Amino acid sequence: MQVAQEDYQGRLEHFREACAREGIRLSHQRIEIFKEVAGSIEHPDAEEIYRRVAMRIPTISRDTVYRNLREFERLDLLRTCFINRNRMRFDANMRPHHHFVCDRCGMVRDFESGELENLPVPEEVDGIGSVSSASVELHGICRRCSDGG
Amino acid sequence: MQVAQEDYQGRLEHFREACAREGIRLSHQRIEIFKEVAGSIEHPDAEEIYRRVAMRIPTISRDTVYRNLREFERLDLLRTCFINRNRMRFDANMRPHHHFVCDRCGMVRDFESGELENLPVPEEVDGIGSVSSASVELHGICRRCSDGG
DNA sequence: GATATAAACAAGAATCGTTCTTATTTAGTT
DNA sequence: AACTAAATAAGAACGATTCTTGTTTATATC
Repeated sequence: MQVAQEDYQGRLEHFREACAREGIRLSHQRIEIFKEVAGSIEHPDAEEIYRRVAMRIPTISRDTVYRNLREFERLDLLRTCFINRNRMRFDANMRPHHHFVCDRCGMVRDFESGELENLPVPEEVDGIGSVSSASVELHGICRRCSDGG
Repeated sequence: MQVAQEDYQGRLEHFREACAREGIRLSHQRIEIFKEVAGSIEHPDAEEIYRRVAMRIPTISRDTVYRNLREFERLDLLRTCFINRNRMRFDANMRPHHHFVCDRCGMVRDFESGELENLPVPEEVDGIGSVSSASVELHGICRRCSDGG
């Protein structure tokens, strides 16, 4: 657990509220899974969460972990990163560029921007590592989706 | 094919140079696969590339498509987008933030930045769609990896 | 142009992350 | 304490990707 205590407590409280509001039961498994994500700054994957929870609940199944993580995302209690739209995509545009991703249909488009070329990297990042490249990912709804309904 | 003719031709030339330099054979399949990626602005996935190439080479196998796409990436002829580190990752930090990704060990860290809060979105993007959120992904080498060797 | 051979290929099996199915257990209510 | 819909465990199923095997082919050499 490396998340600041106050943030961690806030997340747990938020979690309990959301479950109460939606009539979702506070099962032992569900609580432990949420605590594991809420207490980590490491963006763990499902397998890692499974392993950590299994130390406390040895009979837990992977499906329970996956099912709850999906549910937490639906409740806006966490986000999945790296829009793992489960398929790799390929781009032969090797000029520096950024991406627009349509949240409805998954369409991706490149765009270039001089202004976004040299992003101001905060000092905080120096403590994390040395940066070699930066890219911006815009999310929204593409023309076709918003026109078509 | 929606890529500007000059870009397309440049990519093909670059491809031939790279293959010659590395002693990689110009098989019919390899050429058609590269043309398919080089001519598209749609960041197609492997299945889409497979389907399009199969219209011209009906006996082509998926493996050939995957193998060549990997090879093209190694040769810096294309990039795979969405760092599909093949596992989903979860993050309970719901405040607006950005990500640092270590290219060596895959570590991910959040960081916040007032300066990056309102990124200047180029007008060009208006033609693509309406933006609802923006995030920055920094790539580099994390402290631990650069310290440890 | 024919021959040799390492590279590339097709086909399908294997793998791995994730989701689904089914029978069992349990949280929260009565 | 009993009830019931929700949640679970176990493992089968699925889908994207990679690996294995035996066959074909691009290129070098004659």
